[in-house]
Amino acid sequence: MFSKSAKYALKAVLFLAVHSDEDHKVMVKDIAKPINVPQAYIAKLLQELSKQNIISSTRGINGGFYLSELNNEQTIISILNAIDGKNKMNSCLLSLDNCNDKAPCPMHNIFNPTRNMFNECLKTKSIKELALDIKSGVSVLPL
Amino acid sequence: MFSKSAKYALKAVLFLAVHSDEDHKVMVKDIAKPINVPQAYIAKLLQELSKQNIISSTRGINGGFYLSELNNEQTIISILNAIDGKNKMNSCLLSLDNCNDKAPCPMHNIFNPTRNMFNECLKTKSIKELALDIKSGVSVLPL
DNA sequence: ATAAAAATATGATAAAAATCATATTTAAGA
DNA sequence: TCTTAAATATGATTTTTATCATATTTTTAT
Repeated sequence: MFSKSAKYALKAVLFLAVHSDEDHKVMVKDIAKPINVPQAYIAKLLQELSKQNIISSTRGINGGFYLSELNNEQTIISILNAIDGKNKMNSCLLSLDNCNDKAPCPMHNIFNPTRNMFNECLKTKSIKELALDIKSGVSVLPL
Repeated sequence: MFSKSAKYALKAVLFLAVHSDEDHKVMVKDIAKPINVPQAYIAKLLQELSKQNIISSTRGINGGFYLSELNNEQTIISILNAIDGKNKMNSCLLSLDNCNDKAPCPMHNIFNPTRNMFNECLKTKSIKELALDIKSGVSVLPL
C-alpha cells in the first residue's frame, strides 16, 4: 500500500501532532522509540519532511522537531507525497500508461470508485483532525 | 499498491484468460511481448502461478500456458496472494500489529470502509468476469 | 529411439528500498 | 568564546525486489 518509509513518516508526524508544539520540541530519539522505528532511519525521514516544510525543526540545544500551527493544517497526502513521490496513489493499478476513464484497464472500473473515495480523504483530512481523534480516544496511536 | 510482480502476474493471467484455453496454449514469449514484460521474468512468475494451480501448463512441443475452466473461476485475490504473499491488502495502513476495529489506528476509520469494499471486489470478481469485460469492450487490456 | 521445443529449476546479477554510521553545522548556555 | 547538544548532510552497508542467464526435464513428432 504505502512504502515503509511513508508509514514511518506518517507515524512520526502524528506523534508530533500529539506531543509537540512550538514550545515543546521533541528530539529524534524521543520520537524513534515510541513509534518503534530505527532512529537513524526516522531521522533521515524527518529531515526530508523538515526540508519540505511539512514539519518544523530547530537545531542546537533545546532543539528538536515539532509541528507549527501551519504544519498541523497539512493534509495526509502531503506527507505521503513528500516521501513516496507524487501521485503514487493515482497511477493505474496495472501500470498501463494509457489507462483512463475512456479506455479503462480491467481493474480500473472495479477500483476507481473506492480509490477516489480514499484519495479524497487523504486530500482533505488534516493532521490536526487525526490528532484530535487520537486525543479524544476515537483512535489510538500506540505504543 | 501492488508489487510490480503482482501487476505483471495479473496482466499475464488476464492475457491468458482472453487468448487461451485447453486447446490454445500460449508460450511465454507470446505472452511477454504483448503485455510488455521481460520474458525471463514473466516466465518465473508463470511457473510460480502454475505450481500453485492458478494457471495451467504443459511442457514440450505444442506446450504452453493456458487457463482451464477451473482456472477461469479463480478470483483476483488468489493471484495477488500467490505472488505478493497472503493478505498484503489486509494489514494495518501503519503496520501496527494491534490495530483493529476496537482499537483503530488513526488511519483505520478513514480507510477501512473503502478498503473493505475493494477487498470484497478482489475476493469475488473472477478472472472470467474480467476477461468478459475485455472481450465486450467494457475495458481494455493493451498494448 | 531420438531430436526438438516447450516448461521447470536454479542461481547469478542489478536496481531499489531500507538501514546504519559518521562528519558537519547551528543554537544555546556557561 | 567555548563547549555541548541538537539537527543536517552525506554516504556506506544490507536487504529486498526485479531482472537476466542457463542447465534440466518433459512432451511430441519424426
